[in-house]
Amino acid sequence: MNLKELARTLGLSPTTVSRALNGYPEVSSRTREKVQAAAALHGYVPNHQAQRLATGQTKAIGHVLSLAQNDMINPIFGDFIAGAGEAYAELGYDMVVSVAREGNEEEAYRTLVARNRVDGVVLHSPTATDARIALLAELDIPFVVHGVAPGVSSPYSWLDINNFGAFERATKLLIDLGHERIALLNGPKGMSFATDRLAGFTQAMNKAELPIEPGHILHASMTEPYGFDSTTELMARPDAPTAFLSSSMMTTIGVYRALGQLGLEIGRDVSLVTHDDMLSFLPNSGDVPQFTCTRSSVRRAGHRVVEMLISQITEKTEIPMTELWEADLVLGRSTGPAPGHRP
Amino acid sequence: MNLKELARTLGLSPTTVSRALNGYPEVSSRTREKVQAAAALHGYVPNHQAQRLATGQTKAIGHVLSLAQNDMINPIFGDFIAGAGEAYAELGYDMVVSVAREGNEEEAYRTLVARNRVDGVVLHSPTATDARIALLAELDIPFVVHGVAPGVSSPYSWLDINNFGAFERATKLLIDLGHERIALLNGPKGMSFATDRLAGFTQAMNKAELPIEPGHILHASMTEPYGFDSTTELMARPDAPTAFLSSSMMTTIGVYRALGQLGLEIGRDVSLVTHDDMLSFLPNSGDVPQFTCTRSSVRRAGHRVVEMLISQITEKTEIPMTELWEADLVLGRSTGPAPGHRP
DNA sequence: GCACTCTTTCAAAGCGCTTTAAAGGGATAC
DNA sequence: GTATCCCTTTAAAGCGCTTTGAAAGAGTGC
Repeated sequence: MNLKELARTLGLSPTTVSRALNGYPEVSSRTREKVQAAAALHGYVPNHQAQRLATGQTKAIGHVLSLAQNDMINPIFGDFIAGAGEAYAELGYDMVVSVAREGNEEEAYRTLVARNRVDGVVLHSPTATDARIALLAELDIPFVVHGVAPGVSSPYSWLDINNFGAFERATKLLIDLGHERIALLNGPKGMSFATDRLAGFTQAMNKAELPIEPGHILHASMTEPYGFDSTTELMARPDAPTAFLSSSMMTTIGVYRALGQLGLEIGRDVSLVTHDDMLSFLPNSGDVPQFTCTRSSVRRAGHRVVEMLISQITEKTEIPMTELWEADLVLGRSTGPAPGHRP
Repeated sequence: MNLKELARTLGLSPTTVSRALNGYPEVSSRTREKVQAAAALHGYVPNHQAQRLATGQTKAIGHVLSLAQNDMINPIFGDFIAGAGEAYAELGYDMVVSVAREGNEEEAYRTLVARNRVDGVVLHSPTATDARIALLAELDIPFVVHGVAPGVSSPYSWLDINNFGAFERATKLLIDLGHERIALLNGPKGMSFATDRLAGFTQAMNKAELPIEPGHILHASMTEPYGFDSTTELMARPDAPTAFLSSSMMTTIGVYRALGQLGLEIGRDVSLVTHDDMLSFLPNSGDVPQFTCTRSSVRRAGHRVVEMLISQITEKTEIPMTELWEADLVLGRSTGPAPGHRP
């Protein structure tokens, strides 16, 4: 059943039927009701392609999942997408996901835009000077970045958590507990969130006039073995840290595993603060969570990023929107006074 | 630049230009080359919507990500999508992802199909008698299921790993090592993979004439705390198991954590075999992996499922395709003879 | 009853492409 | 020179919807 047939059935013109269904005002409410009833009765659903061609809007948003860093797929992707998907469902948009190999990303964005497949784009995991931002600006397509790229001077829309503040506070918490040798298991070098976290950490250490041991600062993709291996290694050093800051729950589990293997009790022998993206398959909840953490829901972020992007598209505003979310600092069972420290 | 303009520029008709670009034979090679050169020069890219409307094909495949089981997002989603995305990129298709809340799934599929949004659908995580299979058959749209639904009698296309065989072999391995009390930390009840794994486990136990302790068989979403909590609980029982079978790396990490906390050495005091989907952020690799496992790449599965689906669409074949992959059984460092057992 | 305004409906054009049916143009054969 | 055939190109009709501009109908005031 298409529009023409439905119109004929009703003895109306396609124009009127189209308007009735799309909520245009220049149609009487009696007619509108009749049309809606008939559409429901015959199970009429407008053809998506035709609508898109006629309106010139795709009602779709693109996400490019890039397999850049050694083929690792970011585990937050699933939860981010879930949040985004909810927003899409609410707002009547489609989500088009493409996968690009490293180096192919520009190509992926270009064709997405040139072929008119999407009305906007969500950008993930920016680096400090991410070239994709300039590209999207040049392509003149609305986009929102999940994360901020401090090295990009032109304005653009983004949503991020306050990585600097979160890690500064987390570090300060550990310092207040008497820890002086703190290891930072950071995300991959270049990622702007990792840069910010390191800066927050550094600031807190500097303020407390504590030296930073370069060997205590590591960068890598946030896998479980990364946490395990680097903890094992760090704890074998003569200047082993008494506390750890971990950039993700995934890595944290590895830290936990390593400390367990070494027979160390977490929260007593060694303290640990992790960032918790609230991934559904890695819960760290309860009144007193297992791990003390800086916490922010990546799923909520996905939802919000999409809302921002779509409001930009529908309102055709050129003014960039930015949101900086504070992460909660939640005390769990993985932090305690430094060994030998008298509070 | 659109087709008409390009045609005018070249002094040709839109028909010829269209044919030249789409590789139709009834165009001279001289003309074709000229057209291709001009298209490249002017950066002409056909409008996606128009192409789709004219051909009636969407060149898009739908994935419905369902948030059914207590809002948990399956961590394999990211890797599956990555594999699928590679195939889409190779074959020139788009991937449309929609998120459906529990109960809304039927609706999600119906509109996806009715609006002519996609040419086919990939179905994830079927239950034994999954109703979505009948729905998609009724909607008469090509689909491939990732996983098999043993309770559905009508034929359909699927790709699955041999969950039964994998867990039978894994159980047998443990039995051969002298283990008699084996716990199975299975996936959620109802999921067909979980049913198959239980059946494989049961068969191996029965063949060895070993009793199955009902309390040793657990079902839940495969989170890390699930592994941790159930292991802690099981190990406190008087009939504590000497070996564990775990359905996912995520849960396995929790088991590992619990055993570490109890001061038990894995591979000596307690053995553990896990299923390993080869998720990129949960590697279990190396010559001798950390964990003995049944292994199959979910990413490769994603790639293959898409190939199957698209070949079905393009070849218009009604004959269902099915593939049952054997999982590798890889010996790692988490298995050893049962305590007190003399081989 | 007429002129005028509003409201409601419609015919037709257009979105940018594909594809069918037909025409044009050489080349070959007689 | 004309007829025949094949190769190449084209005009025009869709695909199913939206939207513009115009017409028809329904009220109002005089």
